[in-house]
Amino acid sequence: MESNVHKISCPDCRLSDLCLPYGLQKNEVQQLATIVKNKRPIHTDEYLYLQGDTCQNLYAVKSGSFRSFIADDNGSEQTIGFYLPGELMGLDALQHGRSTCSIVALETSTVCELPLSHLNELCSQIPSLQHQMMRILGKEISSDHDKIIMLGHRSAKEKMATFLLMLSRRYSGLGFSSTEFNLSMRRQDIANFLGLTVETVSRQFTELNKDGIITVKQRGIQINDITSLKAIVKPCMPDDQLSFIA
Amino acid sequence: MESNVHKISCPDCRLSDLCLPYGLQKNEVQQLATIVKNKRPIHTDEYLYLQGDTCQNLYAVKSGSFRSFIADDNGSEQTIGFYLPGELMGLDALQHGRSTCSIVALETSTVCELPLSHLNELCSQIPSLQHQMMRILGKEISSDHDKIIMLGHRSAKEKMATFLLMLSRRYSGLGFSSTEFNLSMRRQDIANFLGLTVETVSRQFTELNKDGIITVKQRGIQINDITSLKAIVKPCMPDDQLSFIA
DNA sequence: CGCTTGATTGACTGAAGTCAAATGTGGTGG
DNA sequence: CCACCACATTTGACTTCAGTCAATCAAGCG
Repeated sequence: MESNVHKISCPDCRLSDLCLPYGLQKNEVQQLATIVKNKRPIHTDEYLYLQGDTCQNLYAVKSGSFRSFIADDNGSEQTIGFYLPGELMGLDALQHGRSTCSIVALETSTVCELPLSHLNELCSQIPSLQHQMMRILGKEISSDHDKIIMLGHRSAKEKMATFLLMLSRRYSGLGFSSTEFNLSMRRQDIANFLGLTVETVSRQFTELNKDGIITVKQRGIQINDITSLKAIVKPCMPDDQLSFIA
Repeated sequence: MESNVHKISCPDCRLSDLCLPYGLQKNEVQQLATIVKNKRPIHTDEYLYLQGDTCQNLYAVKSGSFRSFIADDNGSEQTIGFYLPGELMGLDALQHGRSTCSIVALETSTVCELPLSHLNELCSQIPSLQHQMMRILGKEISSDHDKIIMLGHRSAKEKMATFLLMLSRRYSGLGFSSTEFNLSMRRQDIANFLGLTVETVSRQFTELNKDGIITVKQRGIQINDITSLKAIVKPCMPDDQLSFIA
């Protein structure tokens, strides 16, 4: 069953309410489904696309997770975000049709491919689809703003707490536990994303663990005291701004 | 003449190639112009809109400059970006029709107001306008990514150099000098934007001045050695990624 | 099993933050 | 016109949080 997840089409997809079809009529979803291409699974450390590639598609995460990052001349990277099921990748290429970042699978994952040309046509015909596209783009932008806030003026501890709360919220939105989940990314990825070093991330995990706020076992995270976690962030960020990490 | 800048309509606007009308046919620009409302000038420290306001418009900067920022519970702020003529404000509100940040004028400025409802209609009718909207949204997203990179792993000196090069490039794009310009923002705004303190910004200005790379006189900046400035950034960012600060 | 890669821990360093004071600038009103 | 004030900016002295370097520990895998 799970192994055939990449063959499921929009009208039957359990993610449809989190994804492009949100707010569309049944027949409109079917129209959308006709332009969606299901792709073969992408395995851990495989790339969806590379920085600089021409990219005439959007990709929706169907299962698994991805990391997007931008590399510079020297090969040093900055992780821009993590993508969970239902989220759209490739929005950065809307500007010139060339991707500005690379996207790599953190685990075996599946995606839906949406050719931009067809999608644009369909947007002209279906106002609510155009509306949903705008909503998604607006969400991407405000989620990027939240990342800017996080990177701007936060201590290592605040960044870590924020990061964990984001994941918690997003997993919960997907119907998973908000207090117990497995990280699909390495410590290095978290560090890079938060603008910290691996050592600092590790130390913060250890501290939060010692304080009993979370229990860390490898990639496994259990949040024992979500109130304390929020309190770490609280002084600097209202609850409803914890909506990011895309 | 300059005092009437807010009455000029799209077909006559010298910014049209940097703004929404880019790539449109003459008659299409005229159509666009019919939905644009010219607003009265906005003075220094006046707000265009406040975080949380319902916002059913986009705003294009016609003259002057703006600062956008997000405030949290405690009243502490994070500056998200600066807007110069030709740039679109209000994209963050596309998600829920509510602005996620506040926008304040850094000097006496004028804007064009574009009602989203009319704009969306027009996009359905004019494919190249829809295309241009997507380009602008893609640019906003990749510019936000550049900010994330800047905040993520850069030293104070690198951030300052990056900041100056951005401004230089953007002023140059507007037809102004790329080596001599006046900052419309205070040191505090720069510091907040870069995730630094005022003191650090001031010290960096002093150092760059001592080294002869720039000449600073209050808000007046003169870049004497753009190569050195680029060299400060270079080790971490390719030249073509210096396109941000929106 | 060893090997490789990832994660943790410890000791030390340094860049940027904090606190405090001085200096400069522009605006206001007597 | 000048004295005064509020605010922005600069400068200095000190502190601290996170980075660096290095060693150790743990886990997955052929």
